[in-house]
Parts: sequence; structure tokens; C-alpha cells
Amino acid sequence: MLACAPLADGGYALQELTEQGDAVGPRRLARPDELAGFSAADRWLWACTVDDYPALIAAGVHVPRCHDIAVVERILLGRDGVFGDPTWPGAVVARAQGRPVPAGSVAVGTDEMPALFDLPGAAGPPDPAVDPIELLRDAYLDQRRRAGSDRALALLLAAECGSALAAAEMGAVGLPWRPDIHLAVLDELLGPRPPAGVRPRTLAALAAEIDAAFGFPVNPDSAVDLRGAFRRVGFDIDSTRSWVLKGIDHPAVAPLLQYKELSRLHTANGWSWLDQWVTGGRFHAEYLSGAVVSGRWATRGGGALQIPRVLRQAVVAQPGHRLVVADAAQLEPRVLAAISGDVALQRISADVDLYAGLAADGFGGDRATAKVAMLGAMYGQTTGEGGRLVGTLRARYPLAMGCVDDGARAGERGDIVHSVLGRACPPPGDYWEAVRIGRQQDATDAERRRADRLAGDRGRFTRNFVVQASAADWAAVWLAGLRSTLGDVPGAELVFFQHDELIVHVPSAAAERVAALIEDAADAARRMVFPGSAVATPVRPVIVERYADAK
DNA sequence: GCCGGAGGCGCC
DNA sequence: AAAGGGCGCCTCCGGC
Repeated sequence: MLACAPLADGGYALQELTEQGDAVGPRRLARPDELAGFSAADRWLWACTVDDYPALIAAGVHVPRCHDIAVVERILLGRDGVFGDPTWPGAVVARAQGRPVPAGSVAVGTDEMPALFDLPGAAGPPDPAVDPIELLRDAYLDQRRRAGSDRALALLLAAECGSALAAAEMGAVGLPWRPDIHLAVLDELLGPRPPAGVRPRTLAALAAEIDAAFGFPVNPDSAVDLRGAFRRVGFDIDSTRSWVLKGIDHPAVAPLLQYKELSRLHTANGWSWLDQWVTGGRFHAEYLSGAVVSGRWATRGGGALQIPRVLRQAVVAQPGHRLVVADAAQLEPRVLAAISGDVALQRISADVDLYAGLAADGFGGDRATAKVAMLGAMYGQTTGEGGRLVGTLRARYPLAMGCVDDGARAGERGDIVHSVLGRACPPPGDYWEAVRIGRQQDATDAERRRADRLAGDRGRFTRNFVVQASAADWAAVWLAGLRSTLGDVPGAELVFFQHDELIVHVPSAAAERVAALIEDAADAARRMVFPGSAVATPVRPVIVERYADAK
């Protein structure tokens, strides 16, 4: 294991360590352009992949595996109910020794201080008396001790460290993106690019239509204005969400819905987005693995996890290459089947289309209804059709429904829940005081209602957490496993990952092989994350030139 | 003028 | 079919 610490002078300290933390061989110092000389190292130890890996990637170093102190610390602290505390090695060691975390230090790449600021030396202590390699080693040994021999936790930590490597590489390599196709889409839907601050032609025309339909001027970008306008024409709505508008019979609705859709494209993924995020035919986002409490990824800038479907046609493989697009179909209900031990639902999970299987099993073949019911169960829907249908599921799959219901009750009590591999959800925040007050004998009706609402919100969060976080566990193991096997395929690049879906860009001749590796990795993840379970977590790799052709 | 929250909507 | 979970990002808007 090669410990690697950036130094204040821009260079690096490197030290080979045994798994027990003992130094092997001499301490080395390297300038950034000398890092390629360390490519043979199989496993790296460093403070934070988000901060430390990009420079190595730029130097041409591929890191097969790592131990990321920050990633591991975040998970370990979370299991102790601590969220948002500093995770850099000095903080880890200080906590281990019962000392206060040194003041003035800044944790980079964590929630409280995004790497955005990138202060020099921020990832480590400014104290020159402390040897950065020793600090790394001490933090590593403390984390190993705290992680103990929990097999599931070890798998989670390894998968999260691998995911962090994948995230950094993915941001660096970028998603193939054809600006010419993107521009053609914008031109077709919005018209020619207008000067800054001017509405594109299509939006201007729709705004005029909306004004004409109301008979007075309205700013369609303002929810306040719109609500007032609809009130004036006899519709008292408390939101202008599109599903609310769809229930209104008024000539302004149709152009307004169209306006909202196109305006969204213009502001979120229009010309300025293209200018800002696409360079050299690639969309470079900054991916943050495990940044969501459930373990899902987040991105900073570019909105890479919200690419609208209409722009997937701009994601095109380079000449001589293909995209292998794979998603884990209906992952969350399958994960629920596994973690709850519900054999009946596990049996359904063998179907390629789980919802169709559900429908045949208890919903008279009505797939749409079965899907609504299952989503309602996982999200905590209580009203309407979805809420009513959960009863049918409860009768047929009592273990699965019991699992999410238990999760909800734990949340309503203020308790913690965990993912299958042991990621903890955050404890309730300051608002829980209001729940406590509202549950006292002498609480007012208003206090009771507030407590019920807050506890209900918390229950829906924990209900969903057990499923969403366990799905994220599976996906991280899938991704990290695939990443390690892709090393044997020349030219294969992981270029996209979105919760339960990934894309590999690969020379055409190797596409079939990559598709097989993706399926193998999914099967391995199923066995490791859900050992002994009969659940199926199939993935469907599709080999295409354009992302839009994958579905 | 700055800033944070709200509203809204894209993705899963 | 109804509006339940998680995010990021944009604009608007009200408070300072």
C-alpha cells in the first residue's frame, strides 16, 4: 500500500506501507510530473480521492484501489450518528486521541466546506511538525480498528473507495457529447441563439400566446404572477406545478405547459450550459460519489445526473467506438425483496419485468397499477390510489411491506435505520424537539398536528432510506467491481453513472466483452451484497452509438 | 445589492 | 393514478 500526501510545495511524499502500517523501504519525494513513476502501486492510501486523485490522473497514473480516509471516515462517523464533522486525517487522529479537532483546519470535499475553495494545504494540517505520512498511517490504523471484522462494512468501504476513484476518473475523461447535435436540438425547439438576456424566439411566442389567452400580461416565469392570473380568471390554485395546471380548463394552460418545458431546457441545458460544460467533445462534470446521505452520488455543476431525455441524442460514441449502456431494471423493489427476506417477492424478481410479474400475481394483470402500488409502498404514499393499493401488497408480500413499515415506524420514533451493508441514516435534527413537545399530554392541537407532520416526514424518509441506501450499496459494489475488471479492456472508459445505470465508452470490437463484464459485475454484486438470497438483480447492457437509442 | 428560502422541474 | 422518497439547478421574491 502506497501512502501519498501532497506537500505545501506542490510535491508529494510517498511511502510504501504494509497493511499493518509499517514502513517498507525509503520515504520518497516526487514532483507532480514524477508521479507516473509510481504507477505500479496496487493500492494507495490518501486523505481524499476528490482532492488527491485528479492531479495523479493528469500525470497519467491509474490507481487500481485506494483507502480514502475521508470516504471511510464519513461512513464510520455516520454509524456513530455523527454527520458533517471534519474527515481529514488530522481530525481522525485527534478524535482517536481524545483531543479536540485542531482549530483553523478545513476539511476539503466534505459537506461543511466544499472543495470549491481548494485552500492550499486544506486537506491536511498546516502544522509542519506533523509528518503527513504518519498522520495518514495513524488515521488508517484507527479506521481499520473501528471497522473491525464486519464483513458487510468492509465490502461497503471497499466499494465506496472504488466508487470515489471511478467518480474522479469519470469527471476527468468526460461523457462523449456532440455540441453540433445539441445545438441542432436547441435550434429546433427554441429557435436561433438569442443575445444574452433575450428570450429565445419560441419562448417569446409562447409568452405572447399566454398573455393573449389571459387578456392581460403575465410573467410565466413567476409562480406568484401566474397564480394571481389564474385567480383572476376563476381558478384558485395553490401551486402552478404542471400536474395542477393539467387539471384546469383554460386556453392559457396549453401554451404555458409548453413554455415551462422549453424554458427549462433553455435555462438548465441551453447554450450557456453547452459553453460552460462541454469541451473537446466531452461533458466534464464533477461527480461526488456517496455524497447523498443514502449513498447515492451527487454532482457539483453541470447537473450531470439530470440530463434531460431529449439531449441523450447528443451523447454519441466516437468513431470506431460504442457506448455500452446498462441499467439495473427496477432495482429498488428487487432490493426490497432481498433485504426483507420476502421469498414471494424474490420469486417475482426473477421476471425481467418485475412490475409485470407483480401485476400477474395480484393486480389482475394491470402493470401500471402494480407499479403505482409498489412505488407507493416504498415512498410512503398514504392517500389516493397508490395508498389504497399498498393494502393489496401488504396482504401478498407481508415481509417486504413489513420491512418498509418497520423502517417508517423507526423514523417516527426518532430512531436510526441502516442500509443492508450498514450505512446509517442521519439522526433527526433540531426539529425533533417540536415532535417531543407535540407528543406531550398538554400539547395544543397545533403542536400535535405539527408533531404528526414532522414525524410522518421522518418516517417516509427512513422508510425510503432502507431501500434507496441498500440499492446504492448494491450499485456501488457493481460499479467498483466493474471498474476493476475494465482495467483489462484497452480503451474502455467508464463515462457515466446515475444511481442504477452506467455507460462504458469502448472500442467497438470490445463492446460485447464489456457487456459481459457488466453482467458479471452485477451478478457478483448480487452475491456479495445479498448472500444467500434468491433475489435477481438483472442488468441489461445495450450496445449503441447514441445514448438515446438505448431505451 | 446580497442572500437564503421557496417554487418548480429535470433525473433516479 | 396521484402528488409519497432522494438530489441539483434555475428563477423569483422577500427580508435585510
